[in-house]
Amino acid sequence: METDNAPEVTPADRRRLRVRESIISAAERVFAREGETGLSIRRLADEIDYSPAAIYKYFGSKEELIDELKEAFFERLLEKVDNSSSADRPFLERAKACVATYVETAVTRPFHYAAAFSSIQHDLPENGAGILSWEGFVASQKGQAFGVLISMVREGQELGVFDPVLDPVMAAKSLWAGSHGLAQLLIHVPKFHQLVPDENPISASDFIEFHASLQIRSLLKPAVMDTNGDLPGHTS
Amino acid sequence: METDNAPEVTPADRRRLRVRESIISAAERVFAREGETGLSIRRLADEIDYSPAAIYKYFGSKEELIDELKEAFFERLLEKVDNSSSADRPFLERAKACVATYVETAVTRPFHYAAAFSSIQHDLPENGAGILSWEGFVASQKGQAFGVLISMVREGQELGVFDPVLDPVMAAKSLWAGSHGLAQLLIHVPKFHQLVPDENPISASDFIEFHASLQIRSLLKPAVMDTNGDLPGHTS
DNA sequence: TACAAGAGTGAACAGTGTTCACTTTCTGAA
DNA sequence: TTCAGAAAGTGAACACTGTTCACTCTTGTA
Repeated sequence: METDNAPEVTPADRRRLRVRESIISAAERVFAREGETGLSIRRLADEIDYSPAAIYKYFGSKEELIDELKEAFFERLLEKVDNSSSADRPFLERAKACVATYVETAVTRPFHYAAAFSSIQHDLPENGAGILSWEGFVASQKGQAFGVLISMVREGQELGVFDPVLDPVMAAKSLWAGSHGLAQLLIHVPKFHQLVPDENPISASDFIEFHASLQIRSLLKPAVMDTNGDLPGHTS
Repeated sequence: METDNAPEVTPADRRRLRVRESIISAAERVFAREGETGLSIRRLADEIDYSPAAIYKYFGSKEELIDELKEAFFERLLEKVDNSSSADRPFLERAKACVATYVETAVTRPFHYAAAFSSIQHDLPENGAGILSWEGFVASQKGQAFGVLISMVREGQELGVFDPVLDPVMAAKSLWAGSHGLAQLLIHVPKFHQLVPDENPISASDFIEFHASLQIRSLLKPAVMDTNGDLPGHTS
């Protein structure tokens, strides 16, 4: 190891990166269509004409590989939400778009989104080393997306549109829960958005809009409430 | 097979039922603590001193077994939600309790609740045989719990408390999404309820209360809004 | 050219859910 | 009471899974 500090990229590096890329792109293709169960190391190895063991020279484990897919997805999710929240439109529209975009993007890649919330670890005794610190959380993609929500709530309060009594962080968590829940149900309950006896069917995005409206509505300052009576979803 | 129509329970039946019960109770014990990954047929067989193959004389597959655990859990969930919604209290309190109870019960058995929403089946081409019919859904436990929500919304509208413009089914779905989302986040994101930089920590049930309040608030008739300004979660 | 680092491999290990031919046990009728 | 047949239970195997490891082969460098 020479003291050459310049991070020069050798051909070997390029080759390695290319193989690595081919692995995650094959993984992405399979995972997006069939999820974690459909993605086996051996199958992946077949698709890229390597031996199963080779993959372990690039990724420490299957989970590590999938984590990379999830991270890439959440990066896009964050980006989309961020964009929709900073567009040049009236505040309430932006706010609605913010949660609607979250849900719509999540539903785009059901396996990615579902997998990101599929592990359960009960918090260890006495919080130990603190599995998830606030600092670590806000730095993560999930955390950043959450941060967007918080500032949105704050902005609404400053504009006098949202109820100033509400704690912004708690309100944002509530919004997140609502959006997450809708995304999950759309993903896991077949035909959730048109789960209704006879009535005329409703498209997924229509329902997402409706839900987003209700969520924003829950934060409105009592006085402004009637300002925004333009909710979809009428009785009969 | 004699034409004896009385469904008499032979000792053999009792014995079979006893073994069956011992299987699901062992399964419940393991599953509640370690979830699907911790529950292997061989381990289960060990615990009840049978061979792995024996279990297949009682359950067609591991999935079938787990389905039974989930169903039992959702039965309890439905029961609790139903009770909380029919208590003798002011409507808004009952409504809040209804969604709060849902979340609290869900969090009680994280693995059961999570597993119930863990499978993804994209709706097959041309809706085929209709994976999930409305009739089938309302008959299920999930469906019944959902039914409770719908009638709650209807009642609120009849009482003139909830916005009559809202479609009850859609509003109920929105409530469900919100509750489901919070349950999922509490389950999957460690310390979600106290995910906040420095402030004084908040208990899970406090946050559930807060979220429930917001959800109900989103359905209120504009005019009644200020009636219910008693939300927890104050700014600083 | 020699040598070491890295890429790639086949075989194996320890698991998994599930099946199947097989033995044992039990039960209901002759 | 005997005896056929059904049910209960089993051990071994199959086809998978993620992962490891000793090994070969290629590659870049001194």
